[in-house]
Amino acid sequence: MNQHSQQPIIVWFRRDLRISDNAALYHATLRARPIIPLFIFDTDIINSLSSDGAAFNFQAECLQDLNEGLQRIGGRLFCRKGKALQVHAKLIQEASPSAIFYNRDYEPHARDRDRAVEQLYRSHGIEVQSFKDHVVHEPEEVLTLQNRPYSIFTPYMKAWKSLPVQSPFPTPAKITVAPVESCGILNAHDLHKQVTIPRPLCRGGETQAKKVWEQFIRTSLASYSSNRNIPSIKGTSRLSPYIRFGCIAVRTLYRDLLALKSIPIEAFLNELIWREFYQSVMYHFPDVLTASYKRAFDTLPWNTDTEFLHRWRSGHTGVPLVDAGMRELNQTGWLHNRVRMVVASFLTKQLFIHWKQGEEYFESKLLDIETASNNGGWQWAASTGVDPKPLRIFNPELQAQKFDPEGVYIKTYVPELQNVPLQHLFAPHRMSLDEQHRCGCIIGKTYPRPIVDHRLASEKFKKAYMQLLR
DNA sequence: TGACGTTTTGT
DNA sequence: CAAAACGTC
Repeated sequence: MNQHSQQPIIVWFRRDLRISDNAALYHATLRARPIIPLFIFDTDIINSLSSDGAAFNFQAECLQDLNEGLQRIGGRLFCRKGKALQVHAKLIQEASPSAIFYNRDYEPHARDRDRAVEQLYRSHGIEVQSFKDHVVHEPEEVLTLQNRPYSIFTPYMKAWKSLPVQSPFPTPAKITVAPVESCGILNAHDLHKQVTIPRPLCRGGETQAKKVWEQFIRTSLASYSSNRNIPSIKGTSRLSPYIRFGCIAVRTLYRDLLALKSIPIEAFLNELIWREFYQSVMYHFPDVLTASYKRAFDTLPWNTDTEFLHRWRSGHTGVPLVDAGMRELNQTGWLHNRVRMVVASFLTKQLFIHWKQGEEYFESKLLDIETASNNGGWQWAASTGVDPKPLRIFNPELQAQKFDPEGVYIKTYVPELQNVPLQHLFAPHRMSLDEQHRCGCIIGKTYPRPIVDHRLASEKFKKAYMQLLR
Protein backbone atom coordinates (compact mmCIF):
# COMPACT_ATOMS: atom_id res chain seq x y z
CA MET A 1 0.00 0.00 0.00
CA ASN A 2 1.23 3.45 -0.78
CA GLN A 3 1.21 6.35 1.64
CA HIS A 4 -1.99 7.81 0.20
CA SER A 5 -4.08 4.70 0.77
CA GLN A 6 -3.20 4.80 4.46
CA GLN A 7 -4.69 8.26 4.91
CA PRO A 8 -7.65 7.74 7.26
CA ILE A 9 -11.30 8.54 6.79
CA ILE A 10 -12.95 10.44 9.62
CA VAL A 11 -16.41 9.14 10.49
CA TRP A 12 -18.01 11.94 12.46
CA PHE A 13 -20.74 10.57 14.77
CA ARG A 14 -23.46 12.99 15.85
CA ARG A 15 -27.02 11.68 16.13
CA ASP A 16 -26.18 8.21 14.92
CA LEU A 17 -24.54 6.61 17.95
CA ARG A 18 -24.53 3.03 16.67
CA ILE A 19 -22.53 0.68 14.48
CA SER A 20 -25.46 -1.19 12.93
CA ASP A 21 -27.22 0.22 9.88
CA ASN A 22 -25.14 3.40 9.97
CA ALA A 23 -24.87 4.91 6.50
CA ALA A 24 -21.69 6.95 7.03
CA LEU A 25 -19.81 4.24 8.91
CA TYR A 26 -20.83 1.55 6.41
CA HIS A 27 -19.78 3.59 3.39
CA ALA A 28 -16.47 4.47 5.05
CA THR A 29 -15.66 0.79 5.58
CA LEU A 30 -16.19 0.12 1.85
CA ARG A 31 -13.06 2.19 1.20
CA ALA A 32 -10.78 -0.25 3.07
CA ARG A 33 -8.83 2.50 4.81
CA PRO A 34 -8.12 3.24 8.46
CA ILE A 35 -11.01 5.04 10.13
CA ILE A 36 -11.12 7.69 12.82
CA PRO A 37 -14.48 7.21 14.57
CA LEU A 38 -14.97 10.68 16.04
CA PHE A 39 -17.37 12.28 18.47
CA ILE A 40 -17.13 15.97 19.36
CA PHE A 41 -18.44 17.44 22.61
CA ASP A 42 -19.34 20.64 20.82
CA THR A 43 -19.03 23.48 23.32
CA ASP A 44 -21.27 25.70 21.17
CA ILE A 45 -24.05 23.14 21.51
CA ILE A 46 -23.34 22.34 25.14
CA ASN A 47 -23.44 26.01 26.10
CA SER A 48 -26.61 26.79 24.18
CA LEU A 49 -28.56 23.64 25.09
CA SER A 50 -30.76 23.94 28.13
CA SER A 51 -31.02 20.15 28.42
CA ASP A 52 -30.90 18.66 31.88
CA GLY A 53 -27.73 16.84 32.88
CA ALA A 54 -29.67 13.58 32.60
CA ALA A 55 -29.68 13.97 28.82
CA PHE A 56 -25.89 14.34 28.84
CA ASN A 57 -25.58 11.25 31.02
CA PHE A 58 -27.84 9.41 28.58
CA GLN A 59 -25.59 10.57 25.76
CA ALA A 60 -22.53 9.35 27.69
CA GLU A 61 -24.15 5.92 28.04
CA CYS A 62 -24.78 5.90 24.30
CA LEU A 63 -21.15 6.80 23.61
CA GLN A 64 -19.91 4.16 26.02
CA ASP A 65 -21.95 1.54 24.21
CA LEU A 66 -20.84 2.86 20.83
CA ASN A 67 -17.22 2.58 21.96
CA GLU A 68 -17.81 -1.02 23.02
CA GLY A 69 -19.50 -1.76 19.72
CA LEU A 70 -16.58 -0.31 17.80
CA GLN A 71 -14.18 -2.35 19.94
CA ARG A 72 -16.03 -5.54 19.00
CA ILE A 73 -15.20 -4.86 15.36
CA GLY A 74 -11.61 -3.98 16.03
CA GLY A 75 -11.87 -0.24 16.59
CA ARG A 76 -12.73 2.29 19.24
CA LEU A 77 -14.22 5.77 19.61
CA PHE A 78 -12.15 8.96 19.77
CA CYS A 79 -13.62 12.00 21.50
CA ARG A 80 -12.70 15.66 21.42
CA LYS A 81 -14.12 18.68 23.20
CA GLY A 82 -14.30 22.16 21.70
CA LYS A 83 -15.88 24.21 18.93
CA ALA A 84 -16.58 21.84 16.03
CA LEU A 85 -14.73 23.88 13.45
CA GLN A 86 -11.60 24.21 15.60
CA VAL A 87 -11.58 20.52 16.50
CA HIS A 88 -11.75 19.65 12.82
CA ALA A 89 -9.02 22.13 11.89
CA LYS A 90 -6.71 20.57 14.47
CA LEU A 91 -7.55 17.05 13.38
CA ILE A 92 -6.78 17.86 9.76
CA GLN A 93 -3.28 18.93 10.84
CA GLU A 94 -2.78 15.89 13.09
CA ALA A 95 -4.21 13.10 10.99
CA SER A 96 -4.08 14.24 7.34
CA PRO A 97 -7.38 12.53 6.57
CA SER A 98 -8.33 11.66 3.01
CA ALA A 99 -12.05 12.16 3.67
CA ILE A 100 -14.71 12.91 6.23
CA PHE A 101 -18.04 11.05 6.25
CA TYR A 102 -21.08 11.97 8.33
CA ASN A 103 -24.85 11.59 8.39
CA ARG A 104 -27.00 14.61 7.62
CA ASP A 105 -28.80 16.70 10.24
CA TYR A 106 -31.73 18.91 9.17
CA GLU A 107 -31.77 21.48 11.98
CA PRO A 108 -30.89 24.97 10.76
CA HIS A 109 -27.99 25.52 13.18
CA ALA A 110 -26.59 22.06 12.41
CA ARG A 111 -26.79 22.74 8.67
CA ASP A 112 -24.86 26.00 9.18
CA ARG A 113 -22.21 24.17 11.18
CA ASP A 114 -21.95 21.37 8.63
CA ARG A 115 -21.62 23.82 5.75
CA ALA A 116 -18.70 25.50 7.53
CA VAL A 117 -17.04 22.16 8.29
CA GLU A 118 -17.52 21.00 4.71
CA GLN A 119 -15.92 24.19 3.43
CA LEU A 120 -12.97 23.72 5.78
CA TYR A 121 -12.25 20.20 4.54
CA ARG A 122 -12.74 21.12 0.90
CA SER A 123 -10.34 24.05 1.30
CA HIS A 124 -7.73 21.45 2.23
CA GLY A 125 -8.67 19.36 -0.77
CA ILE A 126 -10.23 16.70 1.43
CA GLU A 127 -13.28 14.72 0.30
CA VAL A 128 -16.55 15.33 2.16
CA GLN A 129 -19.45 12.88 1.99
CA SER A 130 -22.74 13.17 3.84
CA PHE A 131 -25.49 10.57 3.97
CA LYS A 132 -29.18 10.15 4.60
CA ASP A 133 -29.53 8.33 7.91
CA HIS A 134 -31.61 10.21 10.45
CA VAL A 135 -34.81 9.64 8.44
CA VAL A 136 -36.20 7.08 6.02
CA HIS A 137 -37.09 9.77 3.47
CA GLU A 138 -35.45 13.20 3.48
CA PRO A 139 -37.28 16.53 3.32
CA GLU A 140 -36.12 16.97 -0.29
CA GLU A 141 -37.51 13.57 -1.27
CA VAL A 142 -41.12 13.93 -0.15
CA LEU A 143 -42.59 16.67 -2.33
CA THR A 144 -45.84 17.39 -4.12
CA LEU A 145 -46.18 16.94 -7.89
CA GLN A 146 -45.21 20.61 -8.17
CA ASN A 147 -42.06 19.90 -6.18
CA ARG A 148 -43.42 21.84 -3.21
CA PRO A 149 -43.11 20.73 0.41
CA TYR A 150 -46.24 19.37 2.05
CA SER A 151 -47.86 21.31 4.86
CA ILE A 152 -50.64 18.77 5.47
CA PHE A 153 -49.90 15.43 7.04
CA THR A 154 -52.18 13.01 5.19
CA PRO A 155 -50.99 13.74 1.64
CA TYR A 156 -47.42 13.83 2.97
CA MET A 157 -47.92 10.41 4.52
CA LYS A 158 -49.30 8.98 1.27
CA ALA A 159 -46.38 10.36 -0.73
CA TRP A 160 -43.94 9.07 1.91
CA LYS A 161 -45.36 5.56 1.68
CA SER A 162 -45.16 5.53 -2.10
CA LEU A 163 -41.38 6.04 -2.16
CA PRO A 164 -38.91 3.15 -2.64
CA VAL A 165 -37.37 1.76 0.53
CA GLN A 166 -33.65 1.69 1.29
CA SER A 167 -32.58 -1.53 2.99
CA PRO A 168 -30.56 -1.31 6.21
CA PHE A 169 -26.80 -1.16 5.80
CA PRO A 170 -24.90 -4.14 7.19
CA THR A 171 -22.81 -3.78 10.34
CA PRO A 172 -19.13 -3.66 9.41
CA ALA A 173 -17.42 -6.92 10.33
CA LYS A 174 -14.02 -5.39 10.93
CA ILE A 175 -12.52 -1.93 10.93
CA THR A 176 -9.02 -0.60 11.38
CA VAL A 177 -8.60 2.67 13.22
CA ALA A 178 -5.99 5.38 12.92
CA PRO A 179 -5.42 6.29 16.55
CA VAL A 180 -5.54 9.94 17.62
CA GLU A 181 -5.71 11.60 21.00
CA SER A 182 -9.07 11.31 22.80
CA CYS A 183 -10.49 13.20 25.78
CA GLY A 184 -12.58 10.23 26.88
CA ILE A 185 -16.35 10.10 27.25
CA LEU A 186 -17.71 13.09 29.16
CA ASN A 187 -20.88 12.87 31.23
CA ALA A 188 -23.05 15.56 32.86
CA HIS A 189 -20.61 16.01 35.72
CA ASP A 190 -17.64 16.41 33.38
CA LEU A 191 -19.59 18.97 31.35
CA HIS A 192 -20.75 20.88 34.46
CA LYS A 193 -24.40 20.14 33.77
CA GLN A 194 -26.72 19.79 36.72
CA VAL A 195 -28.83 16.65 36.94
CA THR A 196 -32.33 17.36 38.28
CA ILE A 197 -34.10 14.32 36.86
CA PRO A 198 -34.00 11.69 39.61
CA ARG A 199 -35.20 8.59 37.72
CA PRO A 200 -34.40 8.73 34.00
CA LEU A 201 -36.72 6.61 31.86
CA CYS A 202 -34.00 4.32 30.53
CA ARG A 203 -30.28 3.81 29.95
CA GLY A 204 -28.72 4.87 26.67
CA GLY A 205 -27.00 2.79 24.04
CA GLU A 206 -27.44 0.73 20.89
CA THR A 207 -27.55 -2.52 22.88
CA GLN A 208 -30.44 -1.27 25.02
CA ALA A 209 -32.25 0.19 22.01
CA LYS A 210 -32.27 -3.15 20.24
CA LYS A 211 -33.66 -4.89 23.33
CA VAL A 212 -36.39 -2.29 23.81
CA TRP A 213 -37.42 -2.49 20.15
CA GLU A 214 -37.53 -6.29 20.09
CA GLN A 215 -39.52 -6.45 23.29
CA PHE A 216 -41.96 -3.84 21.96
CA ILE A 217 -42.55 -5.88 18.81
CA ARG A 218 -43.00 -9.04 20.87
CA THR A 219 -45.29 -7.72 23.55
CA SER A 220 -46.95 -4.41 22.64
CA LEU A 221 -47.10 -3.71 18.91
CA ALA A 222 -50.20 -5.82 18.29
CA SER A 223 -52.23 -3.78 20.77
CA TYR A 224 -50.45 -0.51 20.05
CA SER A 225 -53.35 1.36 18.47
CA SER A 226 -55.54 1.09 21.56
CA ASN A 227 -53.00 0.78 24.36
CA ARG A 228 -50.83 3.68 23.25
CA ASN A 229 -53.40 6.04 24.73
CA ILE A 230 -53.25 4.59 28.24
CA PRO A 231 -50.44 6.31 30.15
CA SER A 232 -50.49 3.82 33.04
CA ILE A 233 -49.34 0.93 30.83
CA LYS A 234 -46.33 0.47 28.59
CA GLY A 235 -48.41 0.64 25.44
CA THR A 236 -45.97 2.81 23.48
CA SER A 237 -42.52 1.84 22.27
CA ARG A 238 -40.59 4.27 24.52
CA LEU A 239 -37.96 4.28 21.81
CA SER A 240 -37.88 8.06 21.41
CA PRO A 241 -34.70 8.75 23.45
CA TYR A 242 -32.92 6.08 21.41
CA ILE A 243 -34.16 7.45 18.11
CA ARG A 244 -33.06 10.94 19.11
CA PHE A 245 -29.45 9.82 19.64
CA GLY A 246 -29.55 7.37 16.77
CA CYS A 247 -29.03 4.28 18.93
CA ILE A 248 -31.30 2.54 16.46
CA ALA A 249 -31.88 3.46 12.81
CA VAL A 250 -35.36 4.38 11.63
CA ARG A 251 -34.45 2.49 8.45
CA THR A 252 -34.12 -0.65 10.58
CA LEU A 253 -37.43 0.05 12.32
CA TYR A 254 -39.20 0.44 8.98
CA ARG A 255 -37.67 -2.74 7.57
CA ASP A 256 -38.61 -4.70 10.70
CA LEU A 257 -42.17 -3.40 10.54
CA LEU A 258 -42.62 -4.28 6.87
CA ALA A 259 -41.35 -7.79 7.59
CA LEU A 260 -44.10 -8.46 10.13
CA LYS A 261 -47.00 -10.58 9.03
CA SER A 262 -50.35 -10.52 10.78
CA ILE A 263 -49.54 -7.62 13.11
CA PRO A 264 -51.12 -4.27 12.23
CA ILE A 265 -48.30 -1.74 11.85
CA GLU A 266 -50.16 1.29 10.49
CA ALA A 267 -50.65 3.19 13.75
CA PHE A 268 -47.04 2.86 14.81
CA LEU A 269 -45.70 3.52 11.32
CA ASN A 270 -47.70 6.73 11.20
CA GLU A 271 -45.86 7.97 14.28
CA LEU A 272 -42.54 7.49 12.47
CA ILE A 273 -44.00 9.38 9.53
CA TRP A 274 -45.21 12.20 11.79
CA ARG A 275 -41.62 12.54 12.96
CA GLU A 276 -40.36 12.86 9.40
CA PHE A 277 -43.22 15.19 8.49
CA TYR A 278 -42.05 17.61 11.18
CA GLN A 279 -38.42 17.22 10.06
CA SER A 280 -39.63 18.27 6.64
CA VAL A 281 -41.64 21.20 8.00
CA MET A 282 -38.58 22.43 9.94
CA TYR A 283 -36.35 22.03 6.91
CA HIS A 284 -38.62 23.80 4.45
CA PHE A 285 -40.17 26.34 6.82
CA PRO A 286 -37.38 27.05 9.35
CA ASP A 287 -39.25 30.12 10.60
CA VAL A 288 -41.57 27.80 12.56
CA LEU A 289 -38.75 27.55 15.11
CA THR A 290 -39.04 31.22 16.01
CA ALA A 291 -42.72 32.04 15.45
CA SER A 292 -46.10 30.43 14.87
CA TYR A 293 -46.54 28.95 11.38
CA LYS A 294 -49.77 30.92 11.32
CA ARG A 295 -48.20 34.21 12.31
CA ALA A 296 -51.41 35.94 13.32
CA PHE A 297 -51.70 33.79 16.42
CA ASP A 298 -48.57 35.31 17.92
CA THR A 299 -50.62 38.46 18.43
CA LEU A 300 -53.16 36.76 20.71
CA PRO A 301 -53.15 38.32 24.19
CA TRP A 302 -50.86 35.64 25.62
CA ASN A 303 -50.47 35.49 29.37
CA THR A 304 -46.97 36.50 30.44
CA ASP A 305 -47.56 36.09 34.17
CA THR A 306 -44.99 33.63 35.55
CA GLU A 307 -47.01 32.27 38.49
CA PHE A 308 -49.12 29.98 36.25
CA LEU A 309 -46.08 28.94 34.26
CA HIS A 310 -44.25 27.91 37.43
CA ARG A 311 -47.23 25.92 38.63
CA TRP A 312 -47.54 24.18 35.27
CA ARG A 313 -43.84 23.33 35.19
CA SER A 314 -43.76 21.88 38.69
CA GLY A 315 -47.10 20.06 38.43
CA HIS A 316 -49.14 22.09 40.91
CA THR A 317 -52.06 23.30 38.81
CA GLY A 318 -54.77 21.50 40.78
CA VAL A 319 -55.70 19.53 37.64
CA PRO A 320 -54.76 15.90 38.39
CA LEU A 321 -53.86 14.62 34.91
CA VAL A 322 -51.85 17.75 34.12
CA ASP A 323 -49.97 17.58 37.42
CA ALA A 324 -49.30 13.86 37.01
CA GLY A 325 -47.89 14.47 33.54
CA MET A 326 -45.59 17.31 34.52
CA ARG A 327 -44.29 15.30 37.43
CA GLU A 328 -43.64 12.28 35.22
CA LEU A 329 -41.67 14.63 32.96
CA ASN A 330 -39.71 16.15 35.85
CA GLN A 331 -38.92 12.79 37.43
CA THR A 332 -38.15 10.64 34.40
CA GLY A 333 -37.20 12.97 31.54
CA TRP A 334 -39.99 11.45 29.48
CA LEU A 335 -43.75 11.95 29.15
CA HIS A 336 -46.41 9.72 27.65
CA ASN A 337 -47.58 11.16 24.33
CA ARG A 338 -51.27 11.32 25.23
CA VAL A 339 -50.35 13.33 28.31
CA ARG A 340 -48.00 15.57 26.31
CA MET A 341 -51.03 16.63 24.30
CA VAL A 342 -53.08 17.21 27.45
CA VAL A 343 -50.46 19.34 29.25
CA ALA A 344 -49.70 21.27 26.06
CA SER A 345 -53.37 22.01 25.44
CA PHE A 346 -53.67 23.07 29.07
CA LEU A 347 -50.72 25.48 28.96
CA THR A 348 -51.74 27.14 25.72
CA LYS A 349 -55.53 27.04 25.82
CA GLN A 350 -56.34 27.13 29.53
CA LEU A 351 -53.46 29.18 30.94
CA PHE A 352 -53.25 31.13 27.67
CA ILE A 353 -49.44 30.94 27.73
CA HIS A 354 -47.55 30.99 24.41
CA TRP A 355 -46.46 27.58 23.12
CA LYS A 356 -42.83 28.79 22.99
CA GLN A 357 -42.76 28.63 26.79
CA GLY A 358 -43.86 25.01 26.77
CA GLU A 359 -41.52 24.11 23.92
CA GLU A 360 -38.62 25.59 25.89
CA TYR A 361 -39.48 23.67 29.05
CA PHE A 362 -39.83 20.36 27.20
CA GLU A 363 -36.46 21.03 25.60
CA SER A 364 -34.88 21.36 29.02
CA LYS A 365 -36.39 18.15 30.40
CA LEU A 366 -37.05 15.55 27.69
CA LEU A 367 -34.42 12.90 27.03
CA ASP A 368 -35.98 12.40 23.60
CA ILE A 369 -36.02 16.05 22.57
CA GLU A 370 -35.87 16.58 18.84
CA THR A 371 -36.33 20.19 17.81
CA ALA A 372 -38.57 19.37 14.86
CA SER A 373 -40.93 17.03 16.71
CA ASN A 374 -41.10 19.23 19.77
CA ASN A 375 -41.88 22.32 17.74
CA GLY A 376 -44.37 20.47 15.56
CA GLY A 377 -46.08 18.96 18.56
CA TRP A 378 -46.41 22.27 20.35
CA GLN A 379 -47.72 24.12 17.32
CA TRP A 380 -50.17 21.28 16.76
CA ALA A 381 -51.34 21.51 20.37
CA ALA A 382 -51.66 25.29 20.18
CA SER A 383 -53.48 25.07 16.81
CA THR A 384 -51.00 27.56 15.33
CA GLY A 385 -49.14 25.15 13.04
CA VAL A 386 -49.33 23.28 9.74
CA ASP A 387 -52.02 20.67 9.02
CA PRO A 388 -55.12 22.75 9.75
CA LYS A 389 -57.71 21.10 12.00
CA PRO A 390 -60.77 22.41 13.78
CA LEU A 391 -59.87 24.06 17.08
CA ARG A 392 -59.47 21.31 19.63
CA ILE A 393 -59.38 22.05 23.33
CA PHE A 394 -58.68 19.06 25.54
CA ASN A 395 -60.70 18.70 28.72
CA PRO A 396 -58.21 17.18 31.20
CA GLU A 397 -61.02 15.77 33.30
CA LEU A 398 -62.58 13.91 30.35
CA GLN A 399 -59.19 12.85 29.07
CA ALA A 400 -58.43 11.33 32.47
CA GLN A 401 -61.79 9.54 32.58
CA LYS A 402 -61.19 8.09 29.14
CA PHE A 403 -57.52 7.20 29.32
CA ASP A 404 -56.80 6.73 33.02
CA PRO A 405 -60.19 5.39 34.14
CA GLU A 406 -58.84 3.71 37.29
CA GLY A 407 -56.63 6.67 38.15
CA VAL A 408 -53.55 4.47 38.23
CA TYR A 409 -51.40 6.98 36.35
CA ILE A 410 -52.58 9.96 38.39
CA LYS A 411 -51.96 8.21 41.69
CA THR A 412 -48.50 7.13 40.58
CA TYR A 413 -47.35 10.72 40.22
CA VAL A 414 -49.67 12.67 42.53
CA PRO A 415 -49.46 10.95 45.92
CA GLU A 416 -51.57 13.71 47.51
CA LEU A 417 -54.55 12.09 45.78
CA GLN A 418 -53.72 8.57 46.96
CA ASN A 419 -56.90 8.09 49.01
CA VAL A 420 -59.32 10.17 46.98
CA PRO A 421 -62.24 7.98 45.85
CA LEU A 422 -62.34 7.30 42.12
CA GLN A 423 -65.54 9.28 41.53
CA HIS A 424 -63.75 12.43 42.72
CA LEU A 425 -60.22 11.71 41.52
CA PHE A 426 -60.45 13.66 38.27
CA ALA A 427 -61.97 16.75 39.93
CA PRO A 428 -61.05 16.55 43.62
CA HIS A 429 -62.01 20.19 44.20
CA ARG A 430 -65.67 19.25 43.86
CA MET A 431 -65.54 17.13 47.03
CA SER A 432 -67.45 18.45 50.02
CA LEU A 433 -65.37 19.44 53.05
CA ASP A 434 -66.55 16.25 54.71
CA GLU A 435 -65.34 14.11 51.84
CA GLN A 436 -62.04 16.00 51.75
CA HIS A 437 -61.40 15.20 55.41
CA ARG A 438 -62.44 11.58 55.04
CA CYS A 439 -59.76 10.97 52.37
CA GLY A 440 -57.16 13.32 53.79
CA CYS A 441 -57.04 15.57 50.75
CA ILE A 442 -57.76 19.16 51.68
CA ILE A 443 -58.29 21.35 48.63
CA GLY A 444 -56.18 24.51 48.84
CA LYS A 445 -54.03 22.89 51.50
CA THR A 446 -52.70 19.43 50.65
CA TYR A 447 -53.67 19.73 46.98
CA PRO A 448 -54.30 22.98 45.09
CA ARG A 449 -57.64 24.22 43.81
CA PRO A 450 -57.57 24.28 39.97
CA ILE A 451 -55.82 27.48 38.91
CA VAL A 452 -58.29 28.00 36.06
CA ASP A 453 -61.90 27.10 35.35
CA HIS A 454 -61.88 24.86 32.30
CA ARG A 455 -65.12 26.12 30.84
CA LEU A 456 -64.41 29.82 31.25
CA ALA A 457 -60.84 29.51 29.98
CA SER A 458 -61.94 27.46 26.98
CA GLU A 459 -64.57 29.99 25.99
CA LYS A 460 -62.08 32.82 26.31
CA PHE A 461 -59.52 31.06 24.13
CA LYS A 462 -62.07 29.96 21.57
CA LYS A 463 -63.38 33.50 21.24
CA ALA A 464 -59.92 35.04 20.81
CA TYR A 465 -58.86 32.32 18.37
CA MET A 466 -61.98 32.50 16.23
CA GLN A 467 -61.73 36.27 16.01
CA LEU A 468 -58.31 35.88 14.37
CA LEU A 469 -59.63 33.37 11.85
CA ARG A 470 -61.79 36.02 10.25
C1' DT B 1 -54.12 12.17 18.35
C1' DG B 2 -61.58 16.80 20.73
C1' DA B 3 -65.88 18.54 22.94
C1' DC B 4 -70.43 18.89 22.83
C1' DG B 5 -75.11 19.21 21.34
C1' DT B 6 -78.36 16.94 18.19
C1' DT B 7 -80.10 13.15 15.35
C1' DT B 8 -80.40 8.39 14.18
C1' DT B 9 -80.23 3.63 15.25
C1' DG B 10 -80.90 -0.76 17.60
C1' DT B 11 -83.08 -3.47 20.93
C1' DC C 1 -83.80 5.04 25.88
C1' DA C 2 -78.84 4.18 25.65
C1' DA C 3 -75.40 4.11 22.29
C1' DA C 4 -73.72 5.29 18.01
C1' DA C 5 -73.39 8.56 14.37
C1' DC C 6 -73.41 13.15 12.86
C1' DG C 7 -72.52 18.21 12.55
C1' DT C 8 -70.42 22.20 14.20
C1' DC C 9 -66.93 25.01 16.40
